[in-house]
Amino acid sequence: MHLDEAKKQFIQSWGTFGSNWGINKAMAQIHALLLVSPHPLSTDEIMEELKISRGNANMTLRALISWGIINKVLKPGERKEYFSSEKDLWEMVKKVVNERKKKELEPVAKMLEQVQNVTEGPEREVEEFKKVTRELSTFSNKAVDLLETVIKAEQNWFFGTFFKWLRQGK
Amino acid sequence: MHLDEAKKQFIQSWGTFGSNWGINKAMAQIHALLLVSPHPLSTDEIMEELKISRGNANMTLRALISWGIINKVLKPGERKEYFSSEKDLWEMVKKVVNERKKKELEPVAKMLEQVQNVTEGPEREVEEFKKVTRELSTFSNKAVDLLETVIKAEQNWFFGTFFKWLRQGK
DNA sequence: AGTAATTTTCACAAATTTTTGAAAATTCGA
DNA sequence: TCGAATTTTCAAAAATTTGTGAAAATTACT
Repeated sequence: MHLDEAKKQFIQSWGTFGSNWGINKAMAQIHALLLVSPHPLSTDEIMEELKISRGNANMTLRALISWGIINKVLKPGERKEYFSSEKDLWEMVKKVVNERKKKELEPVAKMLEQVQNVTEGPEREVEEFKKVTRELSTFSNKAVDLLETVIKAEQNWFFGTFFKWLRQGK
Repeated sequence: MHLDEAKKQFIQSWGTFGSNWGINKAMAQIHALLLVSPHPLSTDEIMEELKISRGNANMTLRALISWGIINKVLKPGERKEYFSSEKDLWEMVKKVVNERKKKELEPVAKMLEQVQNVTEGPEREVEEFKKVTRELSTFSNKAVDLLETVIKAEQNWFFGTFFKWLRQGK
Protein backbone atom coordinates (compact mmCIF):
# COMPACT_ATOMS: atom_id res chain seq x y z
CA MET A 1 0.00 0.00 0.00
CA HIS A 2 1.24 3.42 -0.89
CA LEU A 3 1.51 6.21 1.64
CA ASP A 4 -0.78 8.57 -0.26
CA GLU A 5 -3.50 5.98 -0.45
CA ALA A 6 -3.18 5.23 3.25
CA LYS A 7 -3.37 8.90 4.14
CA LYS A 8 -6.43 9.38 2.00
CA GLN A 9 -8.14 6.48 3.68
CA PHE A 10 -7.20 7.70 7.11
CA ILE A 11 -8.43 11.23 6.47
CA GLN A 12 -11.70 10.10 5.04
CA SER A 13 -12.39 7.57 7.83
CA TRP A 14 -11.54 10.10 10.47
CA GLY A 15 -13.98 12.48 8.83
CA THR A 16 -16.79 9.95 8.95
CA PHE A 17 -15.92 9.03 12.49
CA GLY A 18 -16.14 12.67 13.52
CA SER A 19 -19.47 13.18 11.79
CA ASN A 20 -21.00 10.36 13.76
CA TRP A 21 -20.03 12.08 16.97
CA GLY A 22 -21.21 15.54 16.13
CA ILE A 23 -17.92 16.92 14.89
CA ASN A 24 -18.10 18.26 11.43
CA LYS A 25 -16.33 16.55 8.60
CA ALA A 26 -14.04 19.42 7.71
CA MET A 27 -12.93 19.71 11.30
CA ALA A 28 -12.15 16.04 11.63
CA GLN A 29 -10.42 15.97 8.26
CA ILE A 30 -8.19 18.97 8.83
CA HIS A 31 -7.28 17.46 12.13
CA ALA A 32 -6.47 14.12 10.53
CA LEU A 33 -4.41 15.80 7.83
CA LEU A 34 -2.32 17.70 10.34
CA LEU A 35 -1.92 14.61 12.49
CA VAL A 36 -0.17 12.72 9.73
CA SER A 37 1.66 15.57 8.14
CA PRO A 38 5.39 15.58 8.87
CA HIS A 39 5.48 19.38 8.88
CA PRO A 40 3.13 22.26 9.59
CA LEU A 41 0.81 23.21 6.73
CA SER A 42 -0.43 26.57 5.52
CA THR A 43 -4.07 27.38 4.89
CA ASP A 44 -3.45 27.11 1.15
CA GLU A 45 -1.91 23.69 1.45
CA ILE A 46 -4.84 22.49 3.52
CA MET A 47 -7.35 23.92 1.04
CA GLU A 48 -5.54 22.23 -1.80
CA GLU A 49 -5.18 18.89 -0.06
CA LEU A 50 -8.79 18.62 1.13
CA LYS A 51 -10.39 20.61 -1.67
CA ILE A 52 -12.16 23.02 0.59
CA SER A 53 -12.66 26.77 0.34
CA ARG A 54 -10.59 29.40 2.04
CA GLY A 55 -13.48 30.49 4.22
CA ASN A 56 -14.17 27.00 5.39
CA ALA A 57 -10.52 26.29 6.06
CA ASN A 58 -10.13 29.47 8.03
CA MET A 59 -13.18 29.01 10.21
CA THR A 60 -12.45 25.39 10.89
CA LEU A 61 -8.84 26.09 11.77
CA ARG A 62 -9.96 28.71 14.28
CA ALA A 63 -12.35 26.24 15.84
CA LEU A 64 -9.64 23.61 16.17
CA ILE A 65 -7.35 26.16 17.76
CA SER A 66 -10.04 27.13 20.24
CA TRP A 67 -10.31 23.49 21.21
CA GLY A 68 -6.59 23.57 21.78
CA ILE A 69 -5.80 20.57 19.61
CA ILE A 70 -3.93 22.34 16.85
CA ASN A 71 -1.38 25.14 17.01
CA LYS A 72 -0.46 28.09 14.92
CA VAL A 73 3.16 27.89 13.90
CA LEU A 74 4.95 31.01 12.72
CA LYS A 75 7.94 30.56 10.47
CA PRO A 76 10.54 33.27 10.96
CA GLY A 77 10.56 35.74 8.12
CA GLU A 78 7.31 34.42 6.71
CA ARG A 79 4.00 36.16 6.80
CA LYS A 80 1.84 33.10 6.23
CA GLU A 81 0.51 31.11 9.14
CA TYR A 82 1.19 27.44 9.43
CA PHE A 83 -0.65 24.87 11.51
CA SER A 84 0.34 21.68 13.24
CA SER A 85 -1.56 19.34 15.48
CA GLU A 86 -0.97 18.44 19.07
CA LYS A 87 1.11 15.29 18.85
CA ASP A 88 0.53 14.06 22.36
CA LEU A 89 -2.50 11.88 21.83
CA TRP A 90 -3.43 11.68 25.46
CA GLU A 91 -3.27 15.45 25.80
CA MET A 92 -5.46 15.74 22.75
CA VAL A 93 -8.09 13.36 24.02
CA LYS A 94 -8.21 15.18 27.33
CA LYS A 95 -8.82 18.47 25.60
CA VAL A 96 -11.62 17.14 23.45
CA VAL A 97 -13.26 15.39 26.37
CA ASN A 98 -13.06 18.48 28.47
CA GLU A 99 -14.49 20.69 25.78
CA ARG A 100 -17.47 18.47 25.21
CA LYS A 101 -18.05 17.88 28.86
CA LYS A 102 -18.35 21.57 29.46
CA LYS A 103 -20.53 22.24 26.48
CA GLU A 104 -22.78 19.21 26.44
CA LEU A 105 -22.73 17.30 29.70
CA GLU A 106 -22.78 20.04 32.28
CA PRO A 107 -25.88 21.76 30.83
CA VAL A 108 -27.83 18.51 31.03
CA ALA A 109 -26.72 17.99 34.60
CA LYS A 110 -27.96 21.48 35.44
CA MET A 111 -31.28 20.95 33.73
CA LEU A 112 -31.82 17.71 35.59
CA GLU A 113 -31.37 19.44 38.90
CA GLN A 114 -33.55 22.33 37.88
CA VAL A 115 -36.34 20.05 36.99
CA GLN A 116 -36.38 18.40 40.41
CA ASN A 117 -38.38 21.35 41.63
CA VAL A 118 -41.65 20.08 40.24
CA THR A 119 -44.34 20.30 42.81
CA GLU A 120 -47.63 20.81 41.00
CA GLY A 121 -49.33 18.07 39.08
CA PRO A 122 -50.85 14.65 39.74
CA GLU A 123 -48.92 13.22 42.66
CA ARG A 124 -48.37 9.80 41.17
CA GLU A 125 -46.93 11.30 38.00
CA VAL A 126 -44.84 13.86 39.79
CA GLU A 127 -43.25 11.04 41.76
CA GLU A 128 -42.54 8.99 38.68
CA PHE A 129 -41.02 11.97 36.97
CA LYS A 130 -38.84 12.89 39.91
CA LYS A 131 -37.64 9.36 40.29
CA VAL A 132 -36.48 9.07 36.70
CA THR A 133 -34.85 12.48 36.57
CA ARG A 134 -33.17 11.96 39.93
CA GLU A 135 -31.63 8.74 38.68
CA LEU A 136 -30.50 10.41 35.49
CA SER A 137 -29.06 13.20 37.53
CA THR A 138 -27.06 10.85 39.71
CA PHE A 139 -25.87 9.09 36.66
CA SER A 140 -24.79 12.16 34.80
CA ASN A 141 -23.01 13.57 37.84
CA LYS A 142 -21.06 10.38 38.09
CA ALA A 143 -20.23 10.52 34.42
CA VAL A 144 -18.93 14.05 34.83
CA ASP A 145 -16.89 12.98 37.88
CA LEU A 146 -15.43 10.09 35.96
CA LEU A 147 -14.38 12.28 33.09
CA GLU A 148 -12.86 14.78 35.46
CA THR A 149 -10.82 12.08 37.11
CA VAL A 150 -9.65 10.77 33.79
CA ILE A 151 -8.82 14.24 32.54
CA LYS A 152 -6.62 14.83 35.53
CA ALA A 153 -4.94 11.48 35.27
CA GLU A 154 -1.62 10.79 33.66
CA GLN A 155 -1.59 8.73 30.56
CA ASN A 156 0.56 6.02 32.01
CA TRP A 157 -1.64 5.74 35.03
CA PHE A 158 -4.64 5.34 32.79
CA PHE A 159 -2.99 2.93 30.41
CA GLY A 160 -1.05 1.15 33.09
CA THR A 161 -2.43 0.63 36.58
CA PHE A 162 -5.99 1.37 35.73
CA PHE A 163 -6.19 -1.01 32.85
CA LYS A 164 -4.50 -3.84 34.63
CA TRP A 165 -6.81 -3.32 37.55
CA LEU A 166 -9.85 -3.39 35.33
CA ARG A 167 -8.80 -6.60 33.64
CA GLN A 168 -7.90 -8.99 36.38
CA GLY A 169 -9.16 -8.56 39.89
CA LYS A 170 -11.82 -6.01 39.13
CA MET B 1 -42.88 24.43 38.84
CA HIS B 2 -45.61 22.47 37.16
CA LEU B 3 -45.10 18.93 35.93
CA ASP B 4 -46.01 19.72 32.35
CA GLU B 5 -43.50 22.49 32.19
CA ALA B 6 -40.81 20.29 33.70
CA LYS B 7 -41.55 17.52 31.23
CA LYS B 8 -41.38 19.91 28.33
CA GLN B 9 -38.05 21.19 29.46
CA PHE B 10 -36.71 17.73 29.99
CA ILE B 11 -37.83 16.51 26.57
CA GLN B 12 -36.41 19.47 24.78
CA SER B 13 -33.06 19.36 26.59
CA TRP B 14 -32.75 15.69 25.99
CA GLY B 15 -33.37 16.32 22.31
CA THR B 16 -30.60 18.89 22.12
CA PHE B 17 -28.29 16.66 24.08
CA GLY B 18 -28.91 13.82 21.64
CA SER B 19 -28.33 16.02 18.60
CA ASN B 20 -24.90 16.96 19.86
CA TRP B 21 -23.94 13.33 20.02
CA GLY B 22 -25.21 12.23 16.64
CA ILE B 23 -28.61 10.99 17.73
CA ASN B 24 -31.42 12.71 15.99
CA LYS B 25 -33.74 14.96 17.85
CA ALA B 26 -36.90 12.97 17.28
CA MET B 27 -35.21 9.86 18.57
CA ALA B 28 -33.96 11.53 21.71
CA GLN B 29 -37.30 13.20 22.30
CA ILE B 30 -39.43 10.13 21.89
CA HIS B 31 -37.09 8.40 24.22
CA ALA B 32 -37.34 11.21 26.77
CA LEU B 33 -41.11 11.22 26.51
CA LEU B 34 -41.37 7.52 27.17
CA LEU B 35 -38.88 7.74 30.00
CA VAL B 36 -41.06 10.08 31.97
CA SER B 37 -44.42 8.72 30.96
CA PRO B 38 -46.12 6.76 33.71
CA HIS B 39 -47.72 4.42 31.18
CA PRO B 40 -46.97 3.11 27.70
CA LEU B 41 -47.96 5.43 24.86
CA SER B 42 -49.43 4.72 21.45
CA THR B 43 -48.04 6.12 18.22
CA ASP B 44 -50.91 8.62 18.10
CA GLU B 45 -50.22 9.88 21.59
CA ILE B 46 -46.56 10.33 20.75
CA MET B 47 -47.38 12.17 17.52
CA GLU B 48 -49.72 14.43 19.39
CA GLU B 49 -47.37 15.12 22.25
CA LEU B 50 -44.30 15.89 20.16
CA LYS B 51 -46.10 17.24 17.10
CA ILE B 52 -44.47 14.91 14.68
CA SER B 53 -45.87 13.00 11.72
CA ARG B 54 -46.96 9.41 11.72
CA GLY B 55 -44.17 8.41 9.36
CA ASN B 56 -41.52 9.99 11.49
CA ALA B 57 -42.93 8.51 14.68
CA ASN B 58 -43.10 5.08 13.17
CA MET B 59 -39.56 5.08 11.79
CA THR B 60 -38.07 6.51 14.91
CA LEU B 61 -39.88 4.05 17.15
CA ARG B 62 -38.53 1.17 15.05
CA ALA B 63 -35.02 2.56 15.39
CA LEU B 64 -35.35 2.83 19.16
CA ILE B 65 -36.62 -0.71 19.33
CA SER B 66 -33.69 -1.93 17.27
CA TRP B 67 -31.38 -0.29 19.79
CA GLY B 68 -33.22 -2.23 22.44
CA ILE B 69 -34.00 0.77 24.61
CA ILE B 70 -37.75 0.86 24.16
CA ASN B 71 -40.29 -1.95 24.04
CA LYS B 72 -43.47 -2.66 22.25
CA VAL B 73 -46.26 -3.28 24.74
CA LEU B 74 -49.39 -5.06 23.63
CA LYS B 75 -52.53 -4.41 25.59
CA PRO B 76 -54.83 -7.41 25.67
CA GLY B 77 -57.83 -6.93 23.45
CA GLU B 78 -56.36 -3.87 21.78
CA ARG B 79 -55.10 -3.68 18.30
CA LYS B 80 -52.95 -0.60 18.75
CA GLU B 81 -49.33 -0.88 19.73
CA TYR B 82 -48.00 0.89 22.79
CA PHE B 83 -44.43 1.72 23.66
CA SER B 84 -42.53 2.07 26.87
CA SER B 85 -38.91 2.68 27.58
CA GLU B 86 -36.41 0.52 29.35
CA LYS B 87 -36.52 1.75 32.94
CA ASP B 88 -33.26 0.30 34.06
CA LEU B 89 -30.94 3.18 33.34
CA TRP B 90 -27.78 1.16 33.55
CA GLU B 91 -29.15 -1.40 31.15
CA MET B 92 -30.09 1.40 28.81
CA VAL B 93 -26.66 2.99 28.86
CA LYS B 94 -25.03 -0.34 28.21
CA LYS B 95 -27.20 -0.88 25.17
CA VAL B 96 -26.49 2.52 23.68
CA VAL B 97 -22.77 2.21 24.32
CA ASN B 98 -22.68 -1.18 22.75
CA GLU B 99 -24.59 -0.09 19.70
CA ARG B 100 -22.33 2.85 19.04
CA LYS B 101 -19.19 0.93 19.77
CA LYS B 102 -20.07 -1.60 17.12
CA LYS B 103 -21.12 0.93 14.55
CA GLU B 104 -18.59 3.69 15.08
CA LEU B 105 -15.58 2.57 17.06
CA GLU B 106 -14.86 -0.84 15.66
CA PRO B 107 -14.70 0.35 12.03
CA VAL B 108 -12.09 2.96 12.94
CA ALA B 109 -10.07 0.36 14.82
CA LYS B 110 -10.13 -1.82 11.70
CA MET B 111 -9.13 1.01 9.42
CA LEU B 112 -6.21 1.91 11.65
CA GLU B 113 -4.86 -1.63 11.46
CA GLN B 114 -5.43 -1.79 7.72
CA VAL B 115 -3.46 1.33 7.18
CA GLN B 116 -0.42 -0.02 9.00
CA ASN B 117 0.46 -1.86 5.82
CA VAL B 118 1.94 1.16 4.14
CA THR B 119 5.26 0.31 2.60
CA GLU B 120 5.78 2.57 -0.39
CA GLY B 121 6.57 6.22 -0.07
CA PRO B 122 9.31 8.43 1.38
CA GLU B 123 10.75 6.50 4.28
CA ARG B 124 10.73 9.37 6.74
CA GLU B 125 7.09 10.12 6.07
CA VAL B 126 6.06 6.49 6.11
CA GLU B 127 7.57 6.20 9.57
CA GLU B 128 5.84 9.30 10.84
CA PHE B 129 2.55 8.06 9.50
CA LYS B 130 2.92 4.62 10.97
CA LYS B 131 3.87 6.03 14.32
CA VAL B 132 0.79 8.21 14.61
CA THR B 133 -1.63 5.60 13.35
CA ARG B 134 -0.08 2.92 15.56
CA GLU B 135 -0.60 5.11 18.59
CA LEU B 136 -4.15 5.83 17.60
CA SER B 137 -4.71 2.17 17.06
CA THR B 138 -3.44 1.30 20.53
CA PHE B 139 -5.60 3.98 21.96
CA SER B 140 -8.76 2.98 20.20
CA ASN B 141 -8.25 -0.67 21.06
CA LYS B 142 -7.99 0.29 24.69
CA ALA B 143 -11.10 2.38 24.43
CA VAL B 144 -12.98 -0.56 22.97
CA ASP B 145 -11.64 -2.81 25.74
CA LEU B 146 -12.69 -0.36 28.38
CA LEU B 147 -16.20 -0.12 27.01
CA GLU B 148 -16.46 -3.86 26.80
CA THR B 149 -15.46 -4.19 30.42
CA VAL B 150 -17.94 -1.58 31.48
CA ILE B 151 -20.71 -3.15 29.42
CA LYS B 152 -20.17 -6.44 31.15
CA ALA B 153 -19.97 -4.92 34.57
CA GLU B 154 -22.78 -4.70 37.04
CA GLN B 155 -24.11 -1.30 37.87
CA ASN B 156 -23.27 -1.51 41.53
CA TRP B 157 -19.75 -2.56 40.77
CA PHE B 158 -19.37 0.42 38.51
CA PHE B 159 -21.00 2.87 40.83
CA GLY B 160 -19.59 1.30 43.96
CA THR B 161 -16.15 -0.26 44.05
CA PHE B 162 -14.91 1.31 40.89
CA PHE B 163 -15.83 4.81 41.83
CA LYS B 164 -14.46 4.61 45.32
CA TRP B 165 -11.27 3.21 43.94
CA LEU B 166 -10.99 6.01 41.41
CA ARG B 167 -11.50 8.69 44.04
CA GLN B 168 -9.20 7.91 46.89
CA GLY B 169 -6.17 5.69 46.38
CA LYS B 170 -6.20 5.71 42.61
C1' DA C 1 -63.86 -12.82 1.12
C1' DG C 2 -64.83 -8.16 2.83
C1' DT C 3 -63.68 -4.37 5.59
C1' DA C 4 -62.07 -1.33 9.00
C1' DA C 5 -58.13 -0.42 11.98
C1' DT C 6 -53.43 0.00 12.16
C1' DT C 7 -48.68 0.02 10.59
C1' DT C 8 -45.21 0.67 7.09
C1' DT C 9 -43.08 2.66 3.20
C1' DC C 10 -41.05 6.17 0.52
C1' DA C 11 -40.93 10.13 -2.86
C1' DC C 12 -40.84 14.53 -1.97
C1' DA C 13 -40.60 18.82 1.07
C1' DA C 14 -38.76 21.32 4.76
C1' DA C 15 -35.28 22.38 7.95
C1' DT C 16 -30.73 22.45 9.28
C1' DT C 17 -25.88 22.35 8.66
C1' DT C 18 -21.96 23.12 6.04
C1' DT C 19 -19.44 25.32 2.44
C1' DT C 20 -18.39 28.79 -0.76
C1' DG C 21 -16.37 32.95 -2.56
C1' DA C 22 -15.76 37.45 -2.90
C1' DA C 23 -15.50 41.72 -0.37
C1' DA C 24 -13.75 43.81 3.77
C1' DA C 25 -10.39 44.05 7.26
C1' DT C 26 -5.89 43.50 8.93
C1' DT C 27 -0.96 43.16 8.92
C1' DC C 28 3.55 44.32 7.75
C1' DG C 29 7.29 46.09 5.10
C1' DA C 30 9.03 49.71 2.13
C1' DT D 1 1.15 56.36 4.13
C1' DC D 2 0.71 53.03 0.50
C1' DG D 3 0.06 48.61 -1.27
C1' DA D 4 0.73 43.75 -1.49
C1' DA D 5 0.02 39.63 1.17
C1' DT D 6 -2.78 37.40 4.15
C1' DT D 7 -6.69 36.57 7.12
C1' DT D 8 -11.44 37.20 8.36
C1' DT D 9 -16.25 37.73 7.68
C1' DC D 10 -20.72 36.54 6.22
C1' DA D 11 -24.69 36.38 2.86
C1' DA D 12 -26.04 33.22 -0.13
C1' DA D 13 -25.64 28.44 -2.32
C1' DA D 14 -25.08 23.66 -1.82
C1' DA D 15 -25.32 19.54 0.60
C1' DT D 16 -27.13 16.80 3.97
C1' DT D 17 -30.35 15.34 7.28
C1' DT D 18 -34.80 15.02 8.96
C1' DG D 19 -39.74 15.11 8.57
C1' DT D 20 -44.21 14.70 6.04
C1' DG D 21 -48.30 12.61 4.36
C1' DA D 22 -50.77 9.89 1.60
C1' DA D 23 -50.85 5.47 -0.60
C1' DA D 24 -49.81 0.63 0.04
C1' DA D 25 -49.43 -3.19 2.96
C1' DT D 26 -50.73 -5.78 6.80
C1' DT D 27 -53.61 -7.42 10.41
C1' DA D 28 -57.53 -9.20 12.75
C1' DC D 29 -62.08 -9.46 13.08
C1' DT D 30 -66.98 -10.63 10.97
